[in-house]
Amino acid sequence: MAIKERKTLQALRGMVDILPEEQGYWRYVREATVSVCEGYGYGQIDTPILEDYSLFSRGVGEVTDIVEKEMYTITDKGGDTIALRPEATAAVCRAYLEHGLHNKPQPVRLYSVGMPMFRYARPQAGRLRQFHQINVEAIGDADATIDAEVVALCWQLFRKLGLKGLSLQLNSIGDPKCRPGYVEALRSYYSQQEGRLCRECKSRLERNPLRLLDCKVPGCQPLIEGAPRSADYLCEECQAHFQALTRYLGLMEVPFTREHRLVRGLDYYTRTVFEVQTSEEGQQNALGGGGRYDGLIEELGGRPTPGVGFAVGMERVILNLKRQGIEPPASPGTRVFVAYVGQEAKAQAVGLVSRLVRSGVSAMLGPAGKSLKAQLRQAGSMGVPYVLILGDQELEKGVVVLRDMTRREQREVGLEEVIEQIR
RNA sequence: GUGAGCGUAGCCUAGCGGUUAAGGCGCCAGGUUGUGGCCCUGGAGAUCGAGGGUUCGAAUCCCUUCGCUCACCCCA
Repeated sequence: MAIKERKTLQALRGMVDILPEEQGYWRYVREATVSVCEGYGYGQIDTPILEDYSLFSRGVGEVTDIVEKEMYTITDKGGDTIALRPEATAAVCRAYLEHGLHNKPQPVRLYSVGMPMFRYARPQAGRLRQFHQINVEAIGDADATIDAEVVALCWQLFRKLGLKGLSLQLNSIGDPKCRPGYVEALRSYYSQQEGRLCRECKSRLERNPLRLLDCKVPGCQPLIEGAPRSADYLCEECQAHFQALTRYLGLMEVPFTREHRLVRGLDYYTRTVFEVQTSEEGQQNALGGGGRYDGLIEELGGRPTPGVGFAVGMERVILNLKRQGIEPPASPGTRVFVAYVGQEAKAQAVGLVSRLVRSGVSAMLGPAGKSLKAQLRQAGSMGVPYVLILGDQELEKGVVVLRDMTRREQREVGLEEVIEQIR
């Protein structure tokens, strides 16, 4: 296998650098997440980027697009098939099992922020091959109060971030007892209309009838309108669970709309599914989504254990923060720029910068071989508020010039007391 | 995987068959001897994504290829 030669090296398709100017948004989102999640009593977890391939094929579902065509799989040097994680839930459940977290008080509330995920798909607005998620999971409690808590937490996160114009869609897709009946109803309904289906829908009818409901082709919309609704096929337990959930959400003042067409792409969902969407143009309007996954832990080899959770796409959140003109708080920046003229001054400046930084004053050294003018120009363009100037004259007197860049004033300060003066 | 649009210096853009590819931002250096933001002057930086073809002549036309973007699929 020949290694492809590139004249200009660049990041892989769908993978981007996050430069310093962008980091404010990331920090803002991370801090909001930590604050909301910790506020709800969730503990942070990080899991490895690589996992055994079978964790995802078993957890996410063998026939999902994610596993079938979007996973980055690798054979390592020992011959094992491993994969870059395409999502977090399966990995968090693996950690729950591996560390015996069922011995802790249930449910175990976990969250993660900024874990990179990988999916091999064509990039577009709001979709990358390496992207980052916020992930929240509550494992070990089947009660609808936990569904409500997780949904409310998710909604609160978006409120905290300051995003407007979002909607919360909610639905129940039943459990292993009642869903087969519903899927069968859908299938027979659509089979009768087969001539009118778009090409995609024809294959969905074979592969995953639930997905028929979120086809975007205009011609298919009337069919969706008339399709059987999951609500009418839920068993008593699922019905009761959903009703309890909606009641709790009402009491928590979380505004949601029941969306009968909402299904989710991953196989492990049971009962509750939800999604937070923007009204913005563009098809990538889901900022986050999740639901209940009562069969997942058992699928991964554990005892039957219920769970609920959701994921939020950080890139999509930041995209919308920008669209809505929400700016993260500015970072303080460097406080002192140390300019110097001459060889001995250079040496002294090196020591001075080090002392400043060690005593908690952020500082940077001027560039070597530049005129004082150039150094000041640089300090000015970088917005550094104070410049210390060190040259032969100052060295002789044992002082340093402290220049206030905003006031355009300067004075001499003894070398020993600079740090105190500038703090 | 499918479809569409686009590829000119670090960034934005002009040029759309004819001599040394133009401008703005940014960067660098000067406007006297150690002092910034405005202004003025100068400079560096582009094999016009790459390869092939048409032509006396191509950044400008054609083909191929790579890359980017957007959309579909799917999803965060």
